[in-house]
Amino acid sequence: MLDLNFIRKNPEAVRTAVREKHERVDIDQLVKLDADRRELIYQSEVLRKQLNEGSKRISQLKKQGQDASNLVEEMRALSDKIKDLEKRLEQLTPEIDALLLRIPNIPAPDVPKGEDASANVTVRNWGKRREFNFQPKPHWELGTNLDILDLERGAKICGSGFPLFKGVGARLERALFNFMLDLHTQKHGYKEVFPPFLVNRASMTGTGQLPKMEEDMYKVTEDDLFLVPTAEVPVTNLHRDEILNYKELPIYYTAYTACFRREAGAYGKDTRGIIRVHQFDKVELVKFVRPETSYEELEKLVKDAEAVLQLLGLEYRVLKLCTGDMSFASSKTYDLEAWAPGVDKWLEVSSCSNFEDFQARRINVRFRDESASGGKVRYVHTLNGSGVALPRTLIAILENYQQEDGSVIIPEVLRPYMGGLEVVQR
RNA sequence: GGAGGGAUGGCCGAGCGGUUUAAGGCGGCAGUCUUGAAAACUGCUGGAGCCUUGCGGCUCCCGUAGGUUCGAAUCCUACUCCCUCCGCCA
Repeated sequence: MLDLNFIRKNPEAVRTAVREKHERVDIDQLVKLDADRRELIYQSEVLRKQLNEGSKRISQLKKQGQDASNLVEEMRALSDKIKDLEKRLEQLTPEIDALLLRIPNIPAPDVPKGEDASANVTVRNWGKRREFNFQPKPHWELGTNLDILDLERGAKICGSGFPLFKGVGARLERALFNFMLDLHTQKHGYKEVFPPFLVNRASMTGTGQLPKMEEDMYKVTEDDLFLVPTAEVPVTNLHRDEILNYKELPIYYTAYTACFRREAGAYGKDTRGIIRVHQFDKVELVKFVRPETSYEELEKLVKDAEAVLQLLGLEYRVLKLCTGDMSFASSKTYDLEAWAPGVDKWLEVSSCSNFEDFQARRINVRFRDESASGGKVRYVHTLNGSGVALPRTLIAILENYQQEDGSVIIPEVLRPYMGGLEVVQR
């Protein structure tokens, strides 16, 4: 959510951001409603002051044993008038809030302009492309042949897009997120949390998934709860409505959760294998930081995510997303894409964003600044990034480490988590 | 699921119709003292909004939403969450 004061003063910048991010919000209408609202507030405050003064006088008169009935009558009329004004305010405020919640964050100045993914900019590449002296197989073939991935039975149990990992495959999945959590907690200074996998509407709205993306969320209608699409939601909401001490900042959290996405707008896309699924595992990184440091913290966050891919020995590239490809709440985003030779594609395995104070304003997370006497209260900046998303990382491992006979070598860093196993074979 | 208790500022905690302009403590900030720090002492210190060049002024906020009243943290109703006990249960 943007600052209404900022919108009032910079409507053109807001209109630009709305257009660049392919959103549609009537800014003129918002500015008009806001002006109406402030006029109503002013009127009701003037009257309320009179009411307060009148009430005080009644109190004094009664203490002196004098008759106050005329004044009581007068105040009753005034009170009714105020209630009328406030009723109109009550109608106006939700309208303004609804518009505010639909305005996207403004892209940072150095974000490239562009309509879609084709305008993203490659920032750097890492790793060397493996040369195959045979035709590399896609992961679904490798996984099925090794009996570590069973898509048919996953679909039987639940539906397509719900993968079933078996045997070494299940253990590999577990090894991966344990490895990532250990790395981030032990080497990068993150505190591990294990949050609920269901969240309420306020949490979903706080991080910006609602109201825009409701069709993409799995929902438990009876309790108005949602399955988490990412650990970002429960973890960022951890400090909702809190004022943090500046000494606590920056706060780094990492969390494993399963993630659930309906992928409502993506039917027919990436239907084979487990590139795009409805349930997947992910280790997430979340930061609460001082505003001055947030872009520096974003660079560090990206490095922390990259470390995972480097240790796994996976070739990847880092993209800076253009205005049209960024998410609603983000002001700057880097994507990490791992190379998958079997499907012959770059796969997005991480998305790291600085939200500045956009989420902090929605979830009302502030900190007391030490500079001013008594401490001025300011919004924190929030960031998050995948560190990293599993099924696609698993794809990259299977496809990059495959051998001609269909077996797959296990990256060295994972072996301690695999009981020392070096090769997956039939 | 049943019975009871509770929710007040960054935290703890008093207040239960009208000097509440929300006591007091802790924490935070500044200062005195000190080689420095600690301790001690002194002062300042809730949040949101509106008006004002500034000084400052005003309004709202005591879990949430309604209601009663000239006036509500305080009384009434509903809801949410937390705690204790009972039942059920992985």
